[in-house]
Amino acid sequence: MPVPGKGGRYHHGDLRTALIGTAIELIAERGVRGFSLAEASRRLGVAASAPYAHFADRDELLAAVAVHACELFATQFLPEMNQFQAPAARLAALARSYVRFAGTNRPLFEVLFGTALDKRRHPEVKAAEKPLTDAVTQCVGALSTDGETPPEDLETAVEATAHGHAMLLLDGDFGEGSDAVEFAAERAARATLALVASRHLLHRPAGGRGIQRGTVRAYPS
Amino acid sequence: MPVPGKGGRYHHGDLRTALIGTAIELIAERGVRGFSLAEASRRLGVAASAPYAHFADRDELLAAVAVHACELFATQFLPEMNQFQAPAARLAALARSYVRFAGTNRPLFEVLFGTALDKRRHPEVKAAEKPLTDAVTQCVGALSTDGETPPEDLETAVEATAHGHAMLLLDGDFGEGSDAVEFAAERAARATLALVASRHLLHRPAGGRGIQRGTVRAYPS
DNA sequence: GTTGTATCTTAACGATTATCAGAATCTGAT
DNA sequence: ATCAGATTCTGATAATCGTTAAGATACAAC
Repeated sequence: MPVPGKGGRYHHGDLRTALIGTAIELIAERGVRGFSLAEASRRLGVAASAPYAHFADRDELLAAVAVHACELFATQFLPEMNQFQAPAARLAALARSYVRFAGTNRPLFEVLFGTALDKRRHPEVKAAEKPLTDAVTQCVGALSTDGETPPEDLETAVEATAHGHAMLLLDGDFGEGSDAVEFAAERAARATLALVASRHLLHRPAGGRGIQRGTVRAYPS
Repeated sequence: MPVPGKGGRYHHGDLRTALIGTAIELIAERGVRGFSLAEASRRLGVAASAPYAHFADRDELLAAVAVHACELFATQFLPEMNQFQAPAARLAALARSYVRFAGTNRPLFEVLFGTALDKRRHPEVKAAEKPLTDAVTQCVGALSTDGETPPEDLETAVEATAHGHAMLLLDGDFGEGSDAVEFAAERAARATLALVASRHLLHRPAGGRGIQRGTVRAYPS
């Protein structure tokens, strides 16, 4: 969150935040691929070289947009999650929100999880994602007192499930339109609940010799 | 598959397939973002406008690369899958291969699932993906004779799980290096087995009023 | 060989990222 | 109030890229 009045007013005003704003606009209109630093400058009435006083290069502005996307993401999924108390329901709500965000904010979602930005080179983005992963960690931790099963597996599985469904949605596998979004969101929630429900299954198989801990060696031919 | 000797030899030879090849090389070296049509032409010693005799634009070459990536993908995961007989084990092997492919062929994987290419505008790519989704469909179909539960949910959940773990791997959440790849692959396999094992749980909850079909309304606060 | 077609070259246009020198402007201390 | 210094912006410039247009070249069929 940029502090107005702290950064001070120069020629343009607060060009840094203005750039992030128009970048978001532009990306929302034409997608990540259609975004250009030059046109953002044009819209703001500044020279094409002006942004370089605030961002090292194009990627750094994109990273700032990604951070903003994370914050917007959090403001959307946190309330939806907090409608529920039980950890499992909270996780399902998280998955739903995750897919909904992807469907209704596709361009921003693509900035976050597309190939336009290498997050490994922009730790700020990963830091901005932390509230999201923390929410998952907390829910999984509150799920059960079974000290045997490592919660990390479930954490990543939950995140992967949400993200995977979002990706399939954006790939058009659920069709187009808002119906597709809700459909995908619902399936993601279901799959998440399935994962939660099966938490003990993997380590305490019902019948047969089942599946071992550490290495999966199930049903070898 | 281009037929050598059928396309004939013109100035360069079979420029079309040569372009796809160097595109893959280039993408493997510098990633999707570093790939440029101009440099591909330079490497092949042709003019920058030469590719336009074979591809409408840059995206079409990228789509051809994506198709190739799908084929390579299939040649890797099919043998690994066929080591197993039981559908559940086959699905787990598929998830493992999926993540392994992402980890060891990152650039190609990014072409397939990044934002560089809009697959909705290139149906050829989605067609090339069909063997993969078909494999999932077949395994899920062979899983059980329970006619009540729609297999589509499980299908997409399996795909989403595999893709989600691959994405988390490429985001660096499992660390770097080949250890991270195997670690992520293992977790994806485990999560897949968890999904399969929980297939019946969602529709036949053990205790309480449980979860309903069609709409998830679990644990409302 | 002639004709037609597919392939490639040369040339050019517009756009984009990025750098640099310098002008304009603000801040902070005197 | 003024002056010094740092920040912010302009204008010009270079390099690259995608793409198109017009023409040359090689092939295939007749």
